[in-house]
Amino acid sequence: MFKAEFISAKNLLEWNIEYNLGLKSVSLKKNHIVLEADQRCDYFYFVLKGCLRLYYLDLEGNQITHWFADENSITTSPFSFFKKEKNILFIETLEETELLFITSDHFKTIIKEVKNAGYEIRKLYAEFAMIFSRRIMDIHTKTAQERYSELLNNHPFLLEKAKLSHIASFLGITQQSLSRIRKNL
Amino acid sequence: MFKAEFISAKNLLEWNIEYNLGLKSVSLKKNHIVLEADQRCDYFYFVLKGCLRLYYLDLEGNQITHWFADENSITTSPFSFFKKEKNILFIETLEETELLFITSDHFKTIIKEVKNAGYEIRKLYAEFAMIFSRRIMDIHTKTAQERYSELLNNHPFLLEKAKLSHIASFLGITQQSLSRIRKNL
DNA sequence: TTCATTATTTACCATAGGGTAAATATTTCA
DNA sequence: TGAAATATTTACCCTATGGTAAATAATGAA
Repeated sequence: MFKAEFISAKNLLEWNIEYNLGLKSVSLKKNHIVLEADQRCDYFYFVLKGCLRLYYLDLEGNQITHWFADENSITTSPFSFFKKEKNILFIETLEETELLFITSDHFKTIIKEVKNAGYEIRKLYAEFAMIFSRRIMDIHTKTAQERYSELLNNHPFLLEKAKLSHIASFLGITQQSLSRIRKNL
Repeated sequence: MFKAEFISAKNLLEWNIEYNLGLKSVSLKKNHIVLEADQRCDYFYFVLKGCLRLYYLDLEGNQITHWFADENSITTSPFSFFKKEKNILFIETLEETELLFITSDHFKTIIKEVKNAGYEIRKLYAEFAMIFSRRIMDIHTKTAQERYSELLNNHPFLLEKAKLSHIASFLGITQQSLSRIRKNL
């Protein structure tokens, strides 16, 4: 669910050398805030190691998890990266995490230099659309309990990294409801 | 909400002539099924006029509206168009509708011939991802009543075209709940 | 126009999940 | 290790929405 198919880390790192992209690999401690709301997001983040959580605040100030990005997946704050819109997403590390910071200039270089990269990147975006699309279908056809079970099956590691409240808000329920659901399983 | 920014119909029609794309414009009656589940979806559909509804069936056989595509918007069944996955989306016209059928070959030609088309198409896909992304946020932070009101504000025409049951399942509630919500407004 | 079909509303009770608050359990760190 | 901070569970009652079924309204075809 969290891994959109894309150019692998291996490829990215090779290209980085071959085309002199200057991609920076950065190591971050657990609970580091990579991006704050209201900052501009100039990067796609490629997770070489570790795990990111993307969240925003609702009107009452509660953190709502929007997305997890685990090893070998790529993510960004689309509203800020693609549009002039104000960024509302926070991005934080859930554990020690190693990231590549990819700018639009990097993308431009990749697209110019690497055969089929344009196609690969289109596929990546289409993949994102499908993942979110599928998630809406799941919300509309499955109970919170089913969604939680599937999440655990597909990402058993997640429980060790994310707090229950992170997962609950990702599923669209309160922490208390998730706790109740867990008791039933 | 339903219109992802893209190459306009005007541009598409010009390119159609200039690059001999052979895009077919087709006129369809109201309630025409453009695509059925289990068929392969080989097209992006560009709506020149009219309105499409995309829906799928849940386990009990209820139709769940996934998307509306109105004038000058473009849509497809992504799971079938991009992936080998079995298509689950039905597409039907909600009124007399005029469509362009765009194949991947058309896209290839457009990308090869038209400067920046690759970029435009990436932007289109990114836009889809953001629209769905935003919809998940709305589901997680707004009541059904708020979502209905906003839908009406942004698409006042929709009530005249779609049945209440279409709109209810799009919002993720039953027709009866929507009826109750309407009484409260 | 009239009848048949389809769409919408209403009513009733059932249930999943929310809100508040307090009780435990777990983690962190001095 | 032990105290403080944080995370999780539990309990209580409440509300939004679901499910079934019936009543009403609107549409469409003969």
